[in-house]
Amino acid sequence: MSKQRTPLPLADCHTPLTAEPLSADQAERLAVSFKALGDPIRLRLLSLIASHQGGEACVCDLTDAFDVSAPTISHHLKVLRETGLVASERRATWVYYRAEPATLELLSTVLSVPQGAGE
Amino acid sequence: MSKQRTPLPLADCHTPLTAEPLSADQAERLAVSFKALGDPIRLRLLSLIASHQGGEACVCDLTDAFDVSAPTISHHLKVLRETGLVASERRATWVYYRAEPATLELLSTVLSVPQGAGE
DNA sequence: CATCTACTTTGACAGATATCGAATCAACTT
DNA sequence: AAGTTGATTCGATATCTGTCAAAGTAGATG
Repeated sequence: MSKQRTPLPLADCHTPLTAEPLSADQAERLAVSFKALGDPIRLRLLSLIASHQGGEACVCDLTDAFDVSAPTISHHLKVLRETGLVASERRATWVYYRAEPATLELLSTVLSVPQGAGE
Repeated sequence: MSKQRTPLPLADCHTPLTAEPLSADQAERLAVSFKALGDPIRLRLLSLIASHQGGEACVCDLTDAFDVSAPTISHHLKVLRETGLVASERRATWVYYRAEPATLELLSTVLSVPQGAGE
């Protein structure tokens, strides 16, 4: 069976939240993504993965960078995976993670402020 | 006394998190901001405030838009205020909130993906 | 001053979340 | 097949967070 969870449909959230009020439904789905970013370890994990050479990082590289246990890292990676911020692939013994630029860009757009907003 | 809490120093977080690994300290402070965005009601509040005519909204306008009590709205507004996402000002009987574009832009930049990243 | 409206703070509580140790799974190596 | 290393899942627990009712504050107005 595939490992790919439905990473929640954010497809209809392309408008900056400053432009028009979010629907309750959009807010619900966006909040899941921002909540995933709302943990220091997950932010660092995402940053480490995204900035890693080759665009991907092995879990073994990530675990050593933190003072928490391996299960905790695994838990945080799962949260990032389920929100579509990263994707994982097993190659032989190791599991590699890479960032999903589309999701990051989408969230970045939602927070962006069009010039002349709020006038 | 002033109502202005120190809205946490994010000044040194101008680089996309895909560009280089976040420091533990940067991640800690950014996480507070993203956590503030990680609630559907707060996202909608922020969106309502930012997109409101004149760039500001009275609390009375906001409270009616949700199914939760006034204290709960007040709590969420406080979280947004303390992270520097909004600012408030009392004029006569009413308290007006407006979005802080600089904070939004900063967070947007952190999530943005420079072209050619991860190669 | 008393009172009304707008908003915030306090205190309490139920549900969510981060964390760990132990157990499990997956792939490689003798 | 047995053992080793890498990674995830499970179960338990301490802490955090969202929520409300009740009480408190701020300003306007009678």
